[in-house]
Amino acid sequence: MPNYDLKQEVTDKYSLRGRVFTKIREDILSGKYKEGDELREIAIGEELGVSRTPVREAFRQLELEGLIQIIPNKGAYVTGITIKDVRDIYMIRSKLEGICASLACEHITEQQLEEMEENIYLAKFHAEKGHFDQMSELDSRFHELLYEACDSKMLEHLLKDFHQYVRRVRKKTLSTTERSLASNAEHQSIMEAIKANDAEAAERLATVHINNAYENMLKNGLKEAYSNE
Amino acid sequence: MPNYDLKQEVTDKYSLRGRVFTKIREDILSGKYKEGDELREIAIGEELGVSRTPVREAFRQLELEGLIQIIPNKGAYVTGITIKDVRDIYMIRSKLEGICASLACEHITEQQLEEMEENIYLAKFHAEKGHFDQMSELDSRFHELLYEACDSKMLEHLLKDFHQYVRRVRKKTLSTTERSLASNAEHQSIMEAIKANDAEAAERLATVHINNAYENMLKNGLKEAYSNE
DNA sequence: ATCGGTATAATTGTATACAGGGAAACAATT
DNA sequence: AATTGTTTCCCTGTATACAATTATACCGAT
Repeated sequence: MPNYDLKQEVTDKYSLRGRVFTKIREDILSGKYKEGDELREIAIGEELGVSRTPVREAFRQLELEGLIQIIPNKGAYVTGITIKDVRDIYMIRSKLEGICASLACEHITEQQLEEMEENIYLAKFHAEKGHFDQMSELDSRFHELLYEACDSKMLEHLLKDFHQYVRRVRKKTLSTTERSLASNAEHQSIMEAIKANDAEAAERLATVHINNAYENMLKNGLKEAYSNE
Repeated sequence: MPNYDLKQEVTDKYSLRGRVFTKIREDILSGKYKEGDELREIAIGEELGVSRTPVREAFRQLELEGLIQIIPNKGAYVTGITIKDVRDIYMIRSKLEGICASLACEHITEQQLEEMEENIYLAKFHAEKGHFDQMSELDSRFHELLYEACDSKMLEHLLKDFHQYVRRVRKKTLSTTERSLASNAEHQSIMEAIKANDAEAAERLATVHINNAYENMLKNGLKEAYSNE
């Protein structure tokens, strides 16, 4: 009795295997599968209504991402994202988003800049109203835009992954009006530096933005996001 | 955390799928498969003497690494590492190896430090003798040691991948006695900063080391490594 | 000759079959 | 009772079979 019958949506643009991968990934990142859990190909296949083949292919990818560990002839075990990993990710991100913002000065397109401005304008509205779900969405989109604007396949790929990894804790971070407004103001500074083609400032501001986000997270929600495990 | 690592790495080398993955990866990184090439599952399977299943699993991993692009129902196309990617990688590495060296100050073990010292001592000998193959090996090992010493799964994983990606061009970089000696001297400075637990210096020196390596590469071998494509 | 359409081939996507390894249960020995 | 050896079963690893999709070749109409 599959809980999720993904099979019926197979005609959509995304492949079955892609859905399986995404689903397991989310289940790990959301905490459904916890560190040390053993994932069985057949069990997960049945749960998702597919055979072992797409599950195995998804496992290989998850292994490469470091979210699970596959021991040959034995099984797949969840590694997950620990609190220490979150710290490392933010440390790495603060540097890389700096580079990214710096590169964006040269490579951002008119269209991307416009969407950024719109994003910030809209986010201010939602932040003031306390619409945290929308804020979270807009925040994600702002960073995605930044990653795309740097015009580096490598950086974009890395930063998008990291952004995914910390999704769960990130949402907690933006759950106060105060931090939402501050975060959005920081976005605006970064955007303005990019618009002014000031690479040095953009780098510095983006680095500080990530550090601030992490600081705020420490005060507010990091432990809690992991407490219910 | 259970200590599965060693066992997995060892067995993985001898597992079919692991070998297939490694082989295709090397064939892309070495330039055998060029950008835009289409990879057919059956053809590669026959070449390696295996069926499509392990090939497909390897493809999924290569896709996640960004080395190939899979268009659903159509085919797998080589993306490879371009000269621009090399630039981005060195830019990223310079920051991340800085963080890594900084963290290593706290987390390096006696044993790792000893191996580093031995590595540097031996490298000096081979550099002076112009044994560039051995130099290349020792250089790789030094950086691997550094990555392991930072005690961050995330950083180690990232840096090891990047190191792999630029293997082909890196070898060119060390092909002069002058640069080999300079590089080894930089290694020594980094090691000494770590030994002295001077995180700030370690970070700065490691960053500079990567920047120097890239500068040297620009003068000496980057274009050439790509010219025969 | 060129365009469009249909049939056919080739390739990918998924499911299943089969072989082998490892763990757990049980038996046997001490 | 503890330990070792054996059996059995389950799960993974790989190959193959089948389905779906895309590319190709051929044909007729214009």
